[in-house]
Amino acid sequence: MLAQNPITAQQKKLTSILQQLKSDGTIGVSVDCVIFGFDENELKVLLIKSDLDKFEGQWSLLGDLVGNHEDLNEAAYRILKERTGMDDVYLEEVKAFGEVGRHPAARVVTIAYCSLINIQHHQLKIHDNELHWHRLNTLTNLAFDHKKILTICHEWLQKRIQEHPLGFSLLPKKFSLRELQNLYEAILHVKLDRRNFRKKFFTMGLLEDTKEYETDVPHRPGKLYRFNYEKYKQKERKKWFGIDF
Amino acid sequence: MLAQNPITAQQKKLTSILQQLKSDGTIGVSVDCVIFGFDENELKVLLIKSDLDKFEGQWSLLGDLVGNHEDLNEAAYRILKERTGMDDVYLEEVKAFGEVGRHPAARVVTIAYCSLINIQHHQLKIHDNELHWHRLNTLTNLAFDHKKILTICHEWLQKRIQEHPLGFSLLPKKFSLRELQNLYEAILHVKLDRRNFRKKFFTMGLLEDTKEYETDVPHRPGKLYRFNYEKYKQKERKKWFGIDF
DNA sequence: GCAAAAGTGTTGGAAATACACCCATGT
DNA sequence: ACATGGGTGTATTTCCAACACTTTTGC
Repeated sequence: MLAQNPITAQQKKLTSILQQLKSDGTIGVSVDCVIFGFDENELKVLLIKSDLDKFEGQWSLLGDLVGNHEDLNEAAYRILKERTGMDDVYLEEVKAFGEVGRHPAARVVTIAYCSLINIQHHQLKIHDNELHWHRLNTLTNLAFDHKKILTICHEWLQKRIQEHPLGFSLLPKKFSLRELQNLYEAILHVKLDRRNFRKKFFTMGLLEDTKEYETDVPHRPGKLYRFNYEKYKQKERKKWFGIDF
Repeated sequence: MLAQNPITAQQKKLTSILQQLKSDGTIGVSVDCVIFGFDENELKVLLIKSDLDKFEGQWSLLGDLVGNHEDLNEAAYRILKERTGMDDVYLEEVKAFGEVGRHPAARVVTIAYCSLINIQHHQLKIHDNELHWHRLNTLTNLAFDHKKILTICHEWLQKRIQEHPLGFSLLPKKFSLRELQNLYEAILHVKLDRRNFRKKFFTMGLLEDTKEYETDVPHRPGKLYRFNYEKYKQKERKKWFGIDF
């Protein structure tokens, strides 16, 4: 047998803290990360085997209790770092979930975070733990209320990605327009017109031509682009007003 | 002297709970309500005199710790009910605030809610407490991080009101188009073209003509309309896709 | 030379904007 | 009669949606 896995040790500690909470009658605060990745033209989510008996065999989001001297954001970053080894990821708070019965062991309010990472860059760390990338469609029921959290984070992402340049976090630094379009189609679950899609991004003027091309593709290689964050930040925000519901 | 105010009693209890939390080293969970009203063509926010010595003389949002057997939403509704007497208000979660130092007495994570109420309907209850409606512009610094929470809720509202029919919660059931436009102008802080504004709302087809007119106005009275929630709910949602950032 | 995807423009319709005059009411 | 805001229509522009053929590369 291997030496005890650090994650397992951590889970034992967690259980004892939850018991403590329960007997105190106080409320625990946790953070759960919905970690999205994009691979094989599909949106994937990173899940871990649940360690609670009650949810044996089910998958759950990556989460942990928030430390006493730790901001919520810090806690979310810590979880990502511990589990994936990454610390330069996109991460944003989505919503709090606090129903009374949502955690079987104690009263726990959780803050859900959405994070986007590039799968290619992080194959390594993941093999260690009981972590796997799952397709969104073929998900059975998850532990806790994690299915609900996942659904809401996905909907949040669908809206968010149309108004902010998050998507690039899921792609390599240099990407083709085809990859970008596949990404949007996968997340929004729609088919988009190729010419209009290109026109849209070109007229935004935020894609930078790298002068490089795809390699190892069995067809004409596409140009590779890079997203220009600097230009985006300096871009004048207008478009105030568009009532519609 | 009057008999002790129930709110004051509650605050004392609160203080003792916070001390308990601090000595435990556990995290408290609270809810804060940003209650918006619309009066004299201005957006107002309902604040209470802070009861902490540290923030003496400053105003704060209406909030309370979440009970152990109480959902977050329930807690928010309870606070509104206790302070304003209302229970049919619009209420929606906006964001969690959990910085380590945000509460001087203990570690408290708060979930901010945005609520919209019609000022005319609730003059009564408010006189009892140390509650006042404040203009948004002329706000000095608030207690805790409440200024930040307020700003974020206002920005959230600006966006939200353009995509969902929340605004009507701030108006009487029957309202003129002028009132509606004033509301949007106040919240968004812009001037809108009257004819285009009307056209927009008429073509949405969700305003119902009540056949009634304004009274007591020193000019030609405007028609009164009612928002048709039924029709809104049945309305086909489309407009999927509009990338722009 | 063939398969597969890259790349590229135009057109018609819908929606947003800008804009000015007459009308109904209270004083 | 006059002051105040209510009510309405049109012309222009801008944005979005639909749509097909040629080019480049690997095999």
